[in-house]
Order: sequence, then C-alpha cells, then structure tokens
Amino acid sequence: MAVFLSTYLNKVDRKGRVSVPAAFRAALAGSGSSGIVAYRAVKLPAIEAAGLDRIEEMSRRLDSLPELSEEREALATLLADMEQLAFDGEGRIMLPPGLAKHAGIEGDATFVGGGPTFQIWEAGRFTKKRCARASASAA
Amino acid sequence: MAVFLSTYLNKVDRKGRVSVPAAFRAALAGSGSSGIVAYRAVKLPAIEAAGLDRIEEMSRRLDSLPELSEEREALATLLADMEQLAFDGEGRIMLPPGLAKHAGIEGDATFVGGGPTFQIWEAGRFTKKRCARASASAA
DNA sequence: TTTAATCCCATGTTATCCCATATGGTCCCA
DNA sequence: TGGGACCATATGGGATAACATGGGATTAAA
Repeated sequence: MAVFLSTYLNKVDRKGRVSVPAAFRAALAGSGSSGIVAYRAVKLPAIEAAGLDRIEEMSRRLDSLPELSEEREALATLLADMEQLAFDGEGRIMLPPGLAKHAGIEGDATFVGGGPTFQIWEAGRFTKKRCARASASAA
Repeated sequence: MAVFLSTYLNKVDRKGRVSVPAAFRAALAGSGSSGIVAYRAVKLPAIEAAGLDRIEEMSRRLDSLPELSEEREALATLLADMEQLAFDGEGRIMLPPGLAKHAGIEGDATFVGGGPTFQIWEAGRFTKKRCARASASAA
C-alpha cells in the first residue's frame, strides 16, 4: 500500500489542472490505475484522495458489512461522492469544480501527505491550520 | 529493523548534498527503499531520520486509529512534515532547505546513531550538547 | 457550433546521474 | 610482521534528465 509523505505546493492553471507531486505519483505506482480517486474530506474544507487500490479495499469492506447497518450506509455515501481523476501525460489532474469549491481552491493547492491517503488544500487555508496546530502543541 | 550506531562527521557540499555514513546505509539495506525519511526532531534543533519501513509502520498504525481521534491527528501531522530523501549513486542525500534551517546545518553535519533512528546535527551544536551532557554526568 | 477536455510540445528550474579524485583503511603475500 | 596493492568511502563538479508549468492544437461532447 502506498505511503504519502511531506507537503507540496503546486499551482492550478487557468484550465483547472494541477500537477500531482512526483513523489505521490511514484507512491501510486501499482495502485491499479494511472490516476487518483478524490472525495470531500469529512469535517474539513479539503479534498481527500487515494489510489484506486485503497478504494477497492473500501468497496470490499462495504460488501462485508451487514445490509442496513449504519457503517455500510456511511461508506456507500462516501463511495457515491468519489471522483476518479486520471493523469495526463505530464502527471496532472483536473480538479472537478465541486471538489475545488468545497476546498476553496483557486490558484494554489497544497498536497499534504497523510500516510495511506493525502489531502489537497487551498494553500492559504492549510498554512493557517498548520500554524494553529503548531502554536497549540507549543503551548 | 535497522540499528544505527556511532557518530560520523560529514561535509555538506555547495549543492546541499551529504554522504550518509556507509554504516547507516548498510543498516538500511532492506528497508524498502534506497533512501531515508527525515523530519524535524521534536524539541531539538536537529533532523531525525529513519528507514521507510519504520514509516510504513507508522502509516499502518495511523490507518488503524479512529478517524477524528487526537492521536491520529498528531500522527498525520508528523507524516505531513516528513520528507523522503533518496540516495544518489554515491550514497548521498540532499538536505531540504527547511530541514537544514531547522537544524542550523550549513557546512558540517554530524550523524548520530540512536538505535532505530538517527539524528543529523549541525556539527558545532552537537559538540556543545555532547560536552554539556558529559560534564553534567561527571558532576 | 460552441464548449470543454485531452493530447502534444515548449520552457526554466532543479535535481539526478555520471565521472573523477583524494584519502584512509583493508587485505594479501612475501 | 612489514610492505604494497587494492578497494571502499567521502567529496567535488559538469552533463543530463526530470519536474512543474504554460499554451496551442486536436479531439470529443453537448
């Protein structure tokens, strides 16, 4: 399973494209598709993303859950919200308008490694959040 | 799991490269990648580093923690701060500017074995710390 | 036909590869 | 045990390739 580390700041061009950091693309090698799967982060103004292999796992898990269970319902909702984004020849994706709006992304996007998944933040918002966290842990 | 021992003093060249001690590289054999993962040491002006296998372990642990839990947040923040540094053909890494600045490293770097991880210090600073420690235990 | 997405190529910057060298240590053999 | 050949390591620098980014052209969709 892929491991996503570090944070990268990339630009969104006027066509709505962003380069996915090369390190993330490398981590995705063998994920089963040349691209990522993205969805709205729960309780956060950010895009959450992972490789297709991880989503397939979630799908299998859903299948094993009892019908009409709370958790199955939640997982199904999540899967219904996902979008599969393919890389172009240069390793870029197009941010779907709905997701971009949810994260408030326009010009600059910060890719944040989070282990098995990663997030895409509006650059300014992520900076603020990071600072808040840093001062909280220092206190 | 790798074990890092002893301390080594190496030079940082004008391109920002440093040789990782051969003994450390040997210890890293079989860590899953030809390189290391580095991050800011907590509460110390130094770089902390380990093999990728150790980080993958952290990633798995994060994955097993409940979403929105405090500990998961902390782990994710740590992962987001990490940088994967690959060896070049000669066993060197590039010190990312952010990490180098945090440790105050410019010309000389001291590699300090610490068992499962190791640290990279600005040479002068490490000498001072070591002396302080020595005189403290002598007193 | 108009709009939007994909492909393709061009560019500056930065990291990577590759080669060369000094130095110190190790190994081998007499 | 002493000498010498050999090798690995650490280090430096030039050439090369990769990355992020921009824009035009081609293709597909509405």
